This record gives sequence, structure tokens and C-alpha cells, in this order.
Amino acid sequence: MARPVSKVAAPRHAADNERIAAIFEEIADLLDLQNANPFRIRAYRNAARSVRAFGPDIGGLLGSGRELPKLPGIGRDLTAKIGEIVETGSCALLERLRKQVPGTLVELLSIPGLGPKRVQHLYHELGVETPQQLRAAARDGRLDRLHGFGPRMQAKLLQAVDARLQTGHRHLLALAAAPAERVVSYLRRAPGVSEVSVAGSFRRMRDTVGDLDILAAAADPDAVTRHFLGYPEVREVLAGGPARASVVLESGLQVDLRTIDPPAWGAALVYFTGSKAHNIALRRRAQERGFKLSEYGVFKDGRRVAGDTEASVYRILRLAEIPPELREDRGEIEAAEAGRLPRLIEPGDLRGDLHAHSKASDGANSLEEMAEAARAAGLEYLAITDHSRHLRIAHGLDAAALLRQCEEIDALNRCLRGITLLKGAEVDILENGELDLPDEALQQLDLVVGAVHDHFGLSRTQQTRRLLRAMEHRCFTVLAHPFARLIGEREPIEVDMTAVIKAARQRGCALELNAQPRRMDLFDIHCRAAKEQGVPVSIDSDAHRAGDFAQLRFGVGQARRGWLEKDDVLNTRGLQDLRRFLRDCRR
DNA sequence: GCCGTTTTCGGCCCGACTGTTTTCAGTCG
Repeated sequence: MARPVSKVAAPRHAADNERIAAIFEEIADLLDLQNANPFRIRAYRNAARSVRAFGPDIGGLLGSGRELPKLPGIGRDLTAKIGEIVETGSCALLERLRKQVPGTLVELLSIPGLGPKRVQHLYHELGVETPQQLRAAARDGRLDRLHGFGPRMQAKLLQAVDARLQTGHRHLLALAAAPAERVVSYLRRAPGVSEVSVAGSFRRMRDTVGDLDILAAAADPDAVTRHFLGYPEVREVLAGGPARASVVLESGLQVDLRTIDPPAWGAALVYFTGSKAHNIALRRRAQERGFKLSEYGVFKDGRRVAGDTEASVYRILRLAEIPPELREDRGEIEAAEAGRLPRLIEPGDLRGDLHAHSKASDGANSLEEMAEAARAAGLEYLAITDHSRHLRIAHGLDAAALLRQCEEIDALNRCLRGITLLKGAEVDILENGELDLPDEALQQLDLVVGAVHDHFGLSRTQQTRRLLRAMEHRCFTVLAHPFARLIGEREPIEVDMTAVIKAARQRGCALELNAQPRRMDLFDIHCRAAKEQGVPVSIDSDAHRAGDFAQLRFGVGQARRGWLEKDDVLNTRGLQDLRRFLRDCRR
């Protein structure tokens, strides 16, 4: 998948991993458009992935004079290029390629149906460089002259361009969940179907999904496909082969269905769950052992030797079964081989929630209603953390209002059964790193959740200094939504998360994994970095209404992607244990 | 461009679908 063109204007040592990866992706795309050696192109894409998966900040690492450790797929040449990017903010190869190939062609590459060959054709024959120009060329008939652009292809492209120009193309995980469950339960009623599962990035619990991949097992795939095409929520049928069909639902969500023979169920589920990188690594491993792995099974000398279950596929490759959330080729195969896979946290391990709002600020429910909902969701404790005064739009509380709420909570705790409310606040971290409430107020609380809600555009240095200063406060407990991002709406703030994690370890405080569907903040790789540093992560709902505790399961999904185990997560502790942590944090 | 029961070069994952090409290239996942 082509990624957006990165705007590179970096001061020395400011290249973060994402920016390095974006440069490698762009180089790969531009090489693709020049018919370069496909393996060289792949090397750049692999390198981009490797850099993204690497936890510590490479710019910071090199900036402090240390060496880059050996990363998979990055050899001498690419190591030098990383150094160059960190040093200069860009890369001579990229600049040269940009002079040879218009950068906008990269955007065309991301349109479904257009690959490097067709994009080159469009550009060289018609001078088409942008989606808008493509649309114009299709409408005034110029595309008709082009080899390989028949009427159906043109219609498909027009539609794809319109979709691209209108909206983005990924959906929040949590918003895809309900439609996914409905279509799965519909498919279970298809004639002769024995298994149905969502696969793809949804099953791997990525924070967004491009489309829903659904896998079914049945001896007669045609019957299942026909049933699928009759699903009432279908707005449009994109493709309908015997083994594969694609539709767009009324909600705009694309659903791809694959139906396979039951004996291939496990191999197909591995294959369609991905990720692509994981599949490639598995296939290479299979090949090394004299097997051939495909969605139809594991084969030796043309004979199927495994594939009815996922476990059978991994077993024959001498691997422990790898949970879907880990399948990103970020070391899980090596861990599975060595028997060192983590025992990932389960939703049922959560015993509390350290970040929730009430009517007192911008929540919708009373303290009592929130307590009751948390108890019903299986939690034993809930921290009420209404906003502090600085966040006026959310009716933030001042010290006096906060103290009144503390008394209310004390009174309520005397009559609540099966749930304990903790006294907290989501306190704004001001631009200079001070907390938004006076110490006397903060000292009355069980915990303080610090959060950035403004000045998102500070430089990396300023932003990092801001967070570190806030965390130094003796009342500081949890850094809420550390990157302050809103998926698809607001980019993550620029911050040296490696330094933040290190500071959290020294300070003995925690980082939040905010489970709001739009936030999903901390990222998976930083969860893993926190774990490696022994910094506890708190998976919080940030609930603003009673129903929001259901979001926690998506936070757990993200935590699992970050290799977190039960003991790595602060709010899996019982209340006594948690109180001990809160006390120690304040010392 | 990387990698290697490596040592200097050959291999690098696999299959389905689409559209239009009459035998397959391009794209996708």
C-alpha cells in the first residue's frame, strides 16, 4: 500500500522512525514507477517496515552518538541512508528520483486498480499526473486510446477516484466491529457453511481497518457467495468470483469474502489474517524446510501435510501457535520458535479503569451511574478523572469543585457494593509543563492523570521537555493519551517517546493506552518499549458515558499487539496492589 | 538492496481475479 508523501523539512537529528520509513516507502514507489529491479524495491519496503517496527527513536539514538543495532532487511547501504536522513532530513537518492518522476504519481499508485505499469502508461501517453487529471481524461474519452483501459477498467477507475477524492479509506476498528459481527452471523446461516471468521487487520486488531476480510469454509463456495451477495446491507457488488467476492455495505465499509474447502481452513485463515509480512516470513520458513505454504495448506511433494487448523500450520513449521495480534513479522516467529511467545493479556484480566468522566465535566452520566456501569462491565474499581479548569470547553473543574467531588465520592463509596470509586482528575499539562491545578488540590486525590489538550504544534524538543516536566510532579500518576492523536483527524504530537518512557521508569509512573476508538494511544510499538523498560501501561476507557466501558476490549487488542502480558498492565492489579503503586508513585 | 550450515553470487512468497491480451499482464492481498 502506498503511503502519503511525507513533507520532509527536518532539522538535524529530528528524523523519527516514521519519517525515515516514509522516505523509504516513497523511494520504493518512485523506483516502482521506473521499472527498477523489483527486489531492490522490495528491499526499500522491507526496510520501511523494519524501521516502523523498531521501538526506540532512531534519530535520538544516532543523535546521542550511539550505533544503530542490526535491523532485519537493513544492510550497509540502507544503514548509511538512515544516517543521511537523520543528518540532513532527506536523502540524495530520493531527491534525484523526485526530479525524474513527478511526485504526484505516487498518489495515483494508491488508487485501487492502478499499479506502476498503468500509472506509467497514463503519464507517458496522456501526461496524467493526478487523480483529478485521471478523472478528466476518463470523462473526455482520452483513456479510450490507451492500451489496457477498456470501458470496465475506466468505470472502475472513475469510481475509485471519486471515492478517493471524497473520503479517506480506512475505518476505525471499533466502528467496523458491529457490522463485522452482523455479517458473520448472517454468513453462518449460509447453506453448507462450516466455519466463518473475520480475518485481516480486524482480526489482528489494528486500530483501523481498510476493509473487512471474511473467511468461510464450505464444500460448495458458490452457494455461500450467492448467499453473501443477498445480504441486505449490500449497497454494491464490486466482484463476484466463485472463491472471492467483494461488496460495499450501506455504511461504506467494503467486505471481501473468501470461501474455501474445509480441509484448508487453517491455512486459509493464516493466509487471510496476514499480515502480509508475516505470511512472507512463514512461507520462507516453509520453503527452507522443503514445504510449500499457500492458502490451501502446507504441501510436501504435492501432498497436503497440514492446514486444517492454524495450529497444524504452525506446528509443522516447528512454531508455537502465534496469536493474530502478533503476526506482523516483528520477531514473533523467532519467539515462537524459541518458545518465548508472551502470554498476552486478555480482556477479562482488567480489574479496573483509571480514566473516566462524569457529568461534572464533559461526561454524560452521574458518578453513581458510571460506578454501576463499571461494575456491570466486570470492574472492581473506577477512577473518576474529570477535566481540570484549563479545559473550558469540557467544563473543567477548579480546585473547589474537585474537592466537593472528592467528598461526594467518599460518601458514595460508603454505600456502593462490588465497586470502588477512586478520586482522580484528568489534569491539563500546560504549555510549560506545569499541571493545571494547585498542589493542595492534587494531594487530595488518589491519582492524577496528566494530559495534553493544546499546543499540539510544539517542536519535538519543547514537547518532550513539557511532558518530562509534568511527569516530575510528585502527584503525577499516569500520562494520558501520550501522543494526543485523533485517528484521521489530528496527527500525533512530536515527542521523543523513548525519553518519556525512560523518564516514566525513573519516576515510577505509568503510561496510558487510551482505548477510545479515535485515540488508541499509546501505539503498539511503544507499549512494547514500555514493557521492555518495566513501565506499567494502564488500559483506560476514557469513558464519557456509561456504555463506553465496552471500548476497553479494543484497548486490550492494541496492548496485545504491543506484546503486553497481564503483569505489564497496571489495572490488572487488585485494588490493594494498585493502592500500593499509587502510594509508591507519590514518594 | 539484503542475505548467506556465506565468502562472492544467485535467489528473493504464492495464487486469484480482472479485463481484454486470444494466452496473459497487471494488480491485489
